Amino acid sequence: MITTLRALAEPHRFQIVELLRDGPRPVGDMVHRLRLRQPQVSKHLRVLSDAGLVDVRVDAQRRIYALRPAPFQELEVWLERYRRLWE
Amino acid sequence: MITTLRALAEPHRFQIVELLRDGPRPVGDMVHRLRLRQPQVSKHLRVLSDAGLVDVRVDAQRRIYALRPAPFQELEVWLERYRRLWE
DNA sequence: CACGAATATTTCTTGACAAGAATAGTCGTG
DNA sequence: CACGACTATTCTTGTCAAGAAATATTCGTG
Repeated sequence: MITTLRALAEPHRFQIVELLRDGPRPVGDMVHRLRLRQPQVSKHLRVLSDAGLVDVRVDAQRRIYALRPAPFQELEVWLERYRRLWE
Repeated sequence: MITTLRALAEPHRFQIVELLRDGPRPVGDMVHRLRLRQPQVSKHLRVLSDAGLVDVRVDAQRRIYALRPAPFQELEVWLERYRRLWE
């Protein structure tokens, strides 16, 4: 849980995750959409990958990144216990 | 959203939030439950307060902290957009 | 009104981490 | 098989945040 939160708490990584919500994307696509430099995007993707938030699929020279559902499900399960705060 | 995530991503603060899920508590209670030093707990509570995650109620020399529902609701709204990942 | 309990704030040090720049690895194509 | 496109890694540097220790603040009570 902490791992997931830490990974999401960085603004650029958050943006990457938001992008990937619309479907898998290659690195270069995110680079020019987010106007970041390629190495930073790769590094952030590494963090996201280590945290289990994304998966990679190799397609020739390109790497296609995609969100993994599991951590988001876990987040939701965790959040459910806080529902009683407003219900 | 980032503010909320950043606040939650620190392990001790996460523990504090988990404690407060069961209801409001004074600082001293958390200090000895979490086996932390009082100043750190106060500082973490400050961060949580600045992030809008908790509210304080003054009771004589004691300060009673409680979770605010809003940020958790926002988290849930945000998370809902990711449901399609596994449905 | 001095004292003690409860909590907050300040200062300092240290470690983690993100950005930048340079470089290295990988793969398809001519 | 050399080249270019695409991506990853390394190294360095600056910044920020967490912990420790000391101190300040607030409030009820004798």
